[in-house]
Amino acid sequence: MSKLTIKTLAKELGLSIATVSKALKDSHEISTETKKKVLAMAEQLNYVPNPYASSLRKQKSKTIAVILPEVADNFFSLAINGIQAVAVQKNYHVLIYLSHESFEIEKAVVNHCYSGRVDGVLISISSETTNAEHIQKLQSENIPVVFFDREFESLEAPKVITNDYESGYLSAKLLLEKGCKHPVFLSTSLSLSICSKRAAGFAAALSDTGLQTNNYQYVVDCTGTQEMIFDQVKDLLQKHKEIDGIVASVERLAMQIYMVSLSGHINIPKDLKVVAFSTLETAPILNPSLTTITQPAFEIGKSAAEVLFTMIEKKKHSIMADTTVILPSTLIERDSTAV
Amino acid sequence: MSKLTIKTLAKELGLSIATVSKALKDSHEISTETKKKVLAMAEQLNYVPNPYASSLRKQKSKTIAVILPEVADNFFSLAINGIQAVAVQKNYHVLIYLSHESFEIEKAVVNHCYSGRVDGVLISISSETTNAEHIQKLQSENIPVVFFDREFESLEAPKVITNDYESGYLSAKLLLEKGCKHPVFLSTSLSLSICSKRAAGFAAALSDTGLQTNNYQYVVDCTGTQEMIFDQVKDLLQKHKEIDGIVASVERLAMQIYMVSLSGHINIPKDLKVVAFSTLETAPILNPSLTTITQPAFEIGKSAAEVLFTMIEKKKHSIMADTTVILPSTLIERDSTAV
DNA sequence: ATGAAAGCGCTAACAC
DNA sequence: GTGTTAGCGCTTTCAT
Repeated sequence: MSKLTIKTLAKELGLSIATVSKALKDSHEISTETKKKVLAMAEQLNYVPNPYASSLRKQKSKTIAVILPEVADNFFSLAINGIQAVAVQKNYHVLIYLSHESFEIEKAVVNHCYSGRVDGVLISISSETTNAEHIQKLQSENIPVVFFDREFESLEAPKVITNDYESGYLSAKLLLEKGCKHPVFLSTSLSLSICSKRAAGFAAALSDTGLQTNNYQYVVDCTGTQEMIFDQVKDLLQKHKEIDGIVASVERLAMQIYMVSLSGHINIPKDLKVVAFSTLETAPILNPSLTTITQPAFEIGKSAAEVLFTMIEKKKHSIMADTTVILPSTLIERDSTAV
Repeated sequence: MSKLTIKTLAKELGLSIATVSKALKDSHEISTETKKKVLAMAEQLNYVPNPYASSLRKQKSKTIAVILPEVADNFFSLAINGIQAVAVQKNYHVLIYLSHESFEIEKAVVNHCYSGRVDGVLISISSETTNAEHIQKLQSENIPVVFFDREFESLEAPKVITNDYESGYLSAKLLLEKGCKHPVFLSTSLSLSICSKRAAGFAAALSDTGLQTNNYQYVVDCTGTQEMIFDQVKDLLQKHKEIDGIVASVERLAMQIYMVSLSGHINIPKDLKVVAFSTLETAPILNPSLTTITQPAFEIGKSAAEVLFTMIEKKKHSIMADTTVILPSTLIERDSTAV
């Protein structure tokens, strides 16, 4: 079966390729009659135009890139869902790239986005990313970039995020209300906007409440593989028996807190109250059910994609640069913070 | 900043575009000296070749498509991880398409894979898919296709799956051993190979054990949104108080069984023992911890991608058609089946 | 209303 | 070892 191009189609129909091309795009300069014939034949032979020939000619790819740290994470997979929903509607294709929290990989991946491979980029930065030159370069090549969730604060670009500071504040407030005397914020990388803002909110609540916070380390960083996180959490809780409340800044950390509690006979919520930033579906059926600050993950993805497409369509990227969409998270109290 | 093509590069270097092109691919017919100069300049200007021009010319896209029902599911996101791992290594790009369990969407998506958009397709079919003409057409256009997890049984194509029948058998066996007198298999769509095979294994275990199975419906189909599944499960358990054990054929179902048990004061494992086909990370910290049959999701994705790439590289698709890789699942006993 | 032809950026024969 | 050129499949001006 020789490949089916517009040329074969044209020959089959006894028309020129130009006419066929125009007919396929429903151009007004083609007679209704001809259009009908062309469409019918295209349908019959299941003609699908070569996307790359078209991309090359039109200098647009009908493709966007989504760069994220990880896909095996509820938040990110829900966000992908939201992104896909709008991409499909816009007739766009979605390339997925994973940075695995590595700055080097992220840079390499961003490099794939040049030269017309994609018309725009959605990115949630890695926890190692502390400068944004690679992303700026993308912008300077006129490739629109939108951050979602994990933004790079000092870079001018549209951002779709959640109310991290307020949520951090709320999480501490809740622990204090429930009687915690020594709550701790478990960060995953303070260079990450989401972590530093959540931590800042957390800190503000402590000081607002007049909690003694000198010589008391209430923000602890925790990174690495699941096993490494487990060890760090275990260590922390063993060395600091005074800790009676903990906020997990990301989902992965919550899991390990529970694992440590299981292994170390630490009772949640009696000995330790737990709040987690998380979109875990299983939060209500955990042992005990987990109090979460749930981000609107699908909506964040969807909204970020929408902003990206308006940039792609308007071709006026600068005009959107100060767009910041904030979609609030929801605190859902469950048993892990019960008194 | 005007766009950077091989032409500009060549002019900048005072060389022909052919020489530059060859130098970039490290062709042996170019002097080391020239190569060095070209590479240096390319590096300096951050030249990235236009992928679509290259694709058009070489008739290969360096891109694969992954078509799956859903991304917000542990199994699939882990599988994507595995796929990505090998794609990156092969310098390939990954397009993700979601069928949302819809046959119509799946067909539409498959249609995007023609005309050179991708060099190969990895697919896990939707629960509605009961014929594979769309996929056969792909094969007849010489686009290699590999199934992972959810295969289409009667289609000749490489498949990477888990030992569904044996696992189904094991799950029933376990429930019976734990004293269940009336275990039930909760399917999500018997047209899905994974469900029908798991159900068949389940049934075989019942009959091997000599359990009375006439006028006893031990396989129940359960589909729709989370809410619909919840209602169906609730209904089932209310109408059939005799059910004392249940196997969830997919992760989504397990969640709802737990939700029903919570809402209806059904005690797991006392009143009802539960086994789930699932890669849920949170299985050990559920209330009660969940006995799972855990599929090697990452490895399935990885292996499927590997098979696909050997097909892409060998260009001998037919030779692989009878490849079936079976990666066994692991039964992990936890409290949801405790006596 | 239809067609001829140029050219998007690249690769690969084929000269030289 | 380097350069010239045709052409991948498509879109789009410009003729007719």
